[in-house]
Amino acid sequence: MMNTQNTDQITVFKALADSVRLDIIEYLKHTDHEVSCGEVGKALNISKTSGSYHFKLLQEAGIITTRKESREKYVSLNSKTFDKYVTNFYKNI
Amino acid sequence: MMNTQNTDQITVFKALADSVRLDIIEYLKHTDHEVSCGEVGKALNISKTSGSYHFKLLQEAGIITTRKESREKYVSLNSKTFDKYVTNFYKNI
DNA sequence: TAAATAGTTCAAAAATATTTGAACTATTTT
DNA sequence: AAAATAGTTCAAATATTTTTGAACTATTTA
Repeated sequence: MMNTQNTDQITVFKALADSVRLDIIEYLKHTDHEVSCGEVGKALNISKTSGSYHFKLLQEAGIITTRKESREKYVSLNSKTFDKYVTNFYKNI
Repeated sequence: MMNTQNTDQITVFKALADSVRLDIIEYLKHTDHEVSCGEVGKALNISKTSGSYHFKLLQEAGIITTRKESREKYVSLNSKTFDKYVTNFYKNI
């Protein structure tokens, strides 16, 4: 019932077609430690609610993977989806 | 002044994030002959005006290349942009 | 146990994207 | 030369996406 990794093409492209989400992806790409939604939101100046919305879309597209630990939700990029849909991920994005 | 091939990442992803445009791309991919805007529009049941709008976005994203011959505008996929941004084009799209 | 923190959900508001129809240009056909 | 065809442009209407704030759950800290 849970759709952790929807890799439907249009869902992926829609998820990539927004500057806030590309910023989030960029942030996740350039970080070395495990990152929470809150950290990203603060760093990029995105409100909690808006962040929640964007992380949800990214997750539904299979672009990020999430892990809930107590209060916090940790997010990381799902390279599988990039490998499947996006060329030169580490070069372009 | 004319920007025939804008290959800006978000422009490309936005252009790919619409089902009408993905249908157009699909149509162009599966065709062997040179194709006009009108042919695509008729085949996919897109109005002239709407087609004009979508072809423009695809062109601005560098996804298609166009050639005007007398009354008609011929369009074809620009594989360079796919090579640069999209993985497994001929597999996924 | 109260207050603070992290995140979600909902509905309304705001912003963006798409479709429509009418009017237009340019070319070709009759 | 008139009518038909291919496509564009514009502004208005419609649809979709994103943002906002308030209320909420769950967990942790004081």
